[in-house]
Amino acid sequence: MDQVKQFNDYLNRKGLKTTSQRMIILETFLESDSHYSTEDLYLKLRAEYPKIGYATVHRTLKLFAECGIAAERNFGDGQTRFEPIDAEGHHDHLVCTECGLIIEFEEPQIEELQKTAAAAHKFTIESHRLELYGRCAACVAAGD
Amino acid sequence: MDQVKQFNDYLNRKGLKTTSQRMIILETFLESDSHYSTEDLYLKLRAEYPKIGYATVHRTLKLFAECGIAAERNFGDGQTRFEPIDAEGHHDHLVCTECGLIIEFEEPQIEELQKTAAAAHKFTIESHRLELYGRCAACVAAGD
DNA sequence: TAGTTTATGAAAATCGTTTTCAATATCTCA
DNA sequence: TGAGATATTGAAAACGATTTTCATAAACTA
Ligand SMILES: [Mn+2]
Ligand SMILES: [Mn+2]
Ligand SMILES: [Zn+2]
Ligand SMILES: [Zn+2]
Repeated sequence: MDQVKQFNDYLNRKGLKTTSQRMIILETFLESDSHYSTEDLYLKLRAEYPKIGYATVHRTLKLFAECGIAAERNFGDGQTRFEPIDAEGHHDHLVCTECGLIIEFEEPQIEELQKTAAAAHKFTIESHRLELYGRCAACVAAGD
Repeated sequence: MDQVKQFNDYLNRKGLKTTSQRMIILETFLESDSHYSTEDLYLKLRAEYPKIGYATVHRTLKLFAECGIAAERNFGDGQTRFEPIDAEGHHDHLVCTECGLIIEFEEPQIEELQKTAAAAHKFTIESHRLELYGRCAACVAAGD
């Protein structure tokens, strides 16, 4: 489903209101494919819309996550990041600890084995996180 | 290697000192197998050693992680947790989002596939985290 | 042991995040 | 439409986990 529609449906369902700030934040969020912290997106927005406050950006990102159009990520640097969830579906991450580069990957076999492992403990999976930390090719090539 | 020895070696190597607090904290940390936050361990220690300060507990847990006898974990509840690294080697976690139960598991096939995925992106893995979130058997049985 | 260095504990500072609150915008329906 | 009801906003304050500061205490060195 269209992400804008999904967000608006959610607002209606919850009795929340459509505001210009929410629409601007949504548009800016969707038109990029990076992993934004609240701070990141706030700074990007501020250039064009200096009136939008930090708290509004943060609250809106949480709304995106609640309604399922954004995924909340945490790569261990103490900042929560958000990324749009698109039609391409689930992916996991390679995180370069040197330059911060984030590479996305999919590995269906790992997903299957996770189900097996959970089943062995009679555990019902709702979500998972898998991140591989290390050094990207560029950082390795650049030496120590 | 013995964990106490490993810690003492680290202290020596770095020119740090062996203190009674460090030894008490180490002993208490090792004799349990749970996933401690600083707060958890501080409270447990306080019962027997009320003079030990929170900051010392926290600094000491960081030292354990630095010297390789503890692993730092984060299960998404905003608290960093520490667990002893024992001879049994690496494991990942199932985390019950309802009761907080943590189940440990090992899945060598997943570890292998991680290497494959990283190699496909010429990425050098240094560490990884894999957590499966959901509901444990007891919580599922207890119903919604 | 005296001298040097590091550790400690309490309190303050930090940092990302969340909440508060008075002012403003949106929505409802007469 | 437009008044009243309800939700939202932005700035600032509060929050909570973690980290730092600093004066005193302890450990190590020679
Ligand atoms: Mn991603
Ligand atoms: Mn564990
Ligand atoms: Zn890199
Ligand atoms: Zn449970």
